[in-house]
Order: sequence, then structure tokens, then C-alpha cells
Amino acid sequence: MKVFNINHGSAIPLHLQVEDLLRELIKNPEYQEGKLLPNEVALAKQLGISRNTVRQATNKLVFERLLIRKKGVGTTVSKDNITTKLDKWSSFTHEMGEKGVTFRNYEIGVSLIDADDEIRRLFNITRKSKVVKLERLRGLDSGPVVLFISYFHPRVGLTGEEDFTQPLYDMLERTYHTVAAVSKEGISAILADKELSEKLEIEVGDPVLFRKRVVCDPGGRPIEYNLGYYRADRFTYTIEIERG
Amino acid sequence: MKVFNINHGSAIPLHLQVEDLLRELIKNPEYQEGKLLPNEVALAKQLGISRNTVRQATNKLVFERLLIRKKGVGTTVSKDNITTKLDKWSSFTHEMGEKGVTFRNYEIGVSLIDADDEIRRLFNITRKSKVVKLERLRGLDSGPVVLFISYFHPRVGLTGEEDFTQPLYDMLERTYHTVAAVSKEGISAILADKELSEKLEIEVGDPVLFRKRVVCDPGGRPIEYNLGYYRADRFTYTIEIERG
DNA sequence: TATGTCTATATGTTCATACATATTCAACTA
DNA sequence: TAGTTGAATATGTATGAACATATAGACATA
Repeated sequence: MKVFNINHGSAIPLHLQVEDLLRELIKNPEYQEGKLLPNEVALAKQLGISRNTVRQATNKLVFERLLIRKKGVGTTVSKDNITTKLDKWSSFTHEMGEKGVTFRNYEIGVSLIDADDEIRRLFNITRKSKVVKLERLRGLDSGPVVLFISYFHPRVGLTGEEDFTQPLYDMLERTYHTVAAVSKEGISAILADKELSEKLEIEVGDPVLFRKRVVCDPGGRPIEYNLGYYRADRFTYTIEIERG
Repeated sequence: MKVFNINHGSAIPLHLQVEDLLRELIKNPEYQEGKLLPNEVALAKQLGISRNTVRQATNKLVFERLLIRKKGVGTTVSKDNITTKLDKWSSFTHEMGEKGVTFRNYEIGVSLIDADDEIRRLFNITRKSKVVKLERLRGLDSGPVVLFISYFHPRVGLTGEEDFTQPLYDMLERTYHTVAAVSKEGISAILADKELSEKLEIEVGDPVLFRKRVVCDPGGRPIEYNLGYYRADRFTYTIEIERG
């Protein structure tokens, strides 16, 4: 059993040390399953610090909704499922990285295809144009969570040779000097068909959160058409909105 | 010039009162333009409370990135908080009205119920509190589109006698002088159960877009918990996002 | 069987206090 | 003039203490 300790003389403030310690501690399965954390007074005593300092540390985690405190009961780990914020519009890789969740690619496929009607209209391109289609299945260790299908405007000049393991929009910016600026999204619910059910490892007819996204450059011209199919049991879209 | 005051005897904790006060204060143009807020010690003295309590209030705003504290300098309002006006945030009636679609109520039910655990936790109320539950089935001439279920914090003082045919948030503002300011949403996909299928006039197992929404007052305290069940075949959630 | 009451427990709130440290700016110095 | 020093100021960190209040469980009561 690993023992956590606090260094009073360190340059690192105590509450930050405690915060880190707690972040490690709550990875323990028993806490993930809902067991109460050591209470504040005991924790303070055990670490040789004051209760206020413990609270200063837990405050941050409570704010992040990682911990839930209940008066008269105790403190537990929040068991919210994976969420993402729409307000910080960013690539999925980033969102996941921020939360300390390990996200990885299951499958990546790149191909050069003929644009269908919808895509031609969106990108305003001619009948004969080819577009790059990027298919990514992403998820956690426990299994796939989302299937992304992206189509890119020929203007970005993708060849199909790119490294798509890095965060997507970073790559676009760095490599193509294209700054993604505006995104339009539509969210809907659908049922999994055979192909989706196989890829997402669910049953045919299971609910899937379907998200369309059009990413435009600063001039408002579409550069990417992105379809996202999320396993509804593992993913919730979270939005925080402030009124002007 | 409006004077802000703190009520020591109130049931509302001091730090929440200070938080509200600051949220109002920083709307002042001079602070929006970068002027330093009154320093913590002065603020505490002026309000007749301790510096710790002032910090407890500002901590929250700092965490929300509304305020920026700089050691040795002072505290200012964050400038880039303009970021994501996911504006368009408005009641469903408005959204539809803007689109020129005639929306009407199919069914409205109001009842006074005992709060369950989730609602008690959200509203931070005691076991015995009753809350108003508002159920609205809305749609077009062609049939229902969405089932709304709302729970209101006792603080808004609903009695069940209200006229719920008018746009909801307008009514709240006009009638209760409560300005809904922040909304948190989670969107997910579910399958229709028997009750849902009957109300929305679909089949059991059809996909339904499920949206949870927490509406808070300017102090960040929840005033409404709103569940929306949308027929996926008739409704798509649309979001437009601009990057800061 | 309910219902109510008490109690131990854990978090919630608030205060007074002390010292650490980053920033600014003015005064001093090479 | 350029650079250093030092005081004033503001936030950052940390402690100890006290009382408030919600919760769960044990116990007693109708």
C-alpha cells in the first residue's frame, strides 16, 4: 500500500501537494466505486496540516466536479460519465486530454473519394472533384466511444499521407495554415444500423447521438464536414451557455 | 450610485451574497475596461466581513475565469470572457418563433411534488421541501415534438396557479424578477419507453434526443431543472460556435 | 408499523491572525 | 543614465478555532 506524504518545507504549496495526492488517491477503484474519502478532519490530522488547507485542495476538485461533498455524509468521487464542453470548441483529442482521460484511436482510415451531392453543395465544388475522407474510431480502454467521419475541402490539399494521430485541428493549423474559426453543429438521435453497431460494439437499434459539424475558415468557407456518431451510453454532450 | 450591502443575519451565506454582489459590480463599464477591483482587505472592511469570506466568494469567480487575480497587483475582470456567446439561448418558444414555425402546447400539467435525491442535491434543499413540477407537451399542427419536464426551486415561489402558456423564461423574469442567466446542458440519445412513445406519438424503441438543462440565476444558483425529450425525426439541435 | 427524537458525524460557514511573495514605484547609488 | 534597494501594497498560503447544519442510524414512542 502506497503511502502519501506531504513535505512542509517544499516550495510547492501544501494545498497543491494535497490536490495532487487526492487526484492520485481517487484513482483507486474503491473510491471510483463510491467509497467515502477519509473525512477532512482525519485527513488533515494524518497529513499534519490544517483542515482549511485540505478544503483548499478539495475545493478545486469539487469545482471540477471530480469530487462531490455531502454535508453530514462525506466526500465521494463523482461518477459522471464522460462529457465534453461545447463552449470550448476544440478538437476531441484536446477535450479528452484536458480531463486526464486517456483517449486513443481504434481505427483510422483515409481515402480519396468522389464527392457526393451533399458534399459538393457544401464545398461548392464541381462534379469531378475528389475529396479526402477520414474515418476515425476513437474510445477509451474499455472500448470505442465515437466514430468520426470527416470530409475535407480540396483546398486544404490533403493527400492521404498525413499523420492523423495528432490532434486534428492543431494539425490543420500548423500544416495548412488554415485557422478553423466557426463551427456549425446539428445534434440528433438515431438508431444504430448494422455497420454502426459493429464499429461501436453495440446492438443494432441501440441509441446513438449523431452530430454533424461544419467547420469553416475565418472567411466562412467550409473546410471540413464532420460526422460524429457517439455511443449514447458512454457519452453525453455538455454545453454551458451564458446569456449576454 | 447604488450601494451594495451584506446582510449578516440572512439565511444566505455571506460568501454567496458577496459573490452576487461582485457579479453585479463587475458589470460596471470601468471594471470591464480593466480597472482594479477594490482590494480584498478594503472590501472586507467595507462589508464588515473577513478577508477569508471575500476570498471564498472571489475564488468561484476566479475559477470561472471571470476574474483574474495578480499577486502584488490586484484583481481585474477577465477581458476574453466574451468568447462563446452560444447566444441563441432562449426558451423553446422563442427558438421556434424565430423560425416562423407555429408552436403550440398539447398538454400542460402542474403539480407539487416531493423532491427526489437528484433535485434536492441540485437545488440544495432539505428532504421535506416540495417543488413545482411542470410538464408540457409541445409540438406543431402535425403532432407533438417535445416533452418538457421542469422542476423549479422553491425560491421562485411558484404556486401552480400560473399561466404557463406564455414563454417560460419571459414569465419568470416578469413575474418573479428572477433573471435566468446561465444554463448548463447535457444532450444524449435514448430510446422511447412506453410513456414517452404514447406522449410523443411514436413507437417504443424509437430514438429520442434527451436534453437536460439546469438554469441558474446570476449568482449561479439553480432555479430550474429542465428535461426535454425530443422526437428525433422531427427535431435537430442546432448550435453555432465561434472560436475566441 | 410508522413516526418522531436524539446523537454522533461530516461538511458548511466564518472569523482573526500571521507570514510569504510578487509587483510597482520612488529614492538612492555607481 | 542605468541599475539597485527598499518600502508600500496586494494577493498567496496556512493555522486554529468556533459554531451551524444536513445526514444517517439508533432508539423510543404512539
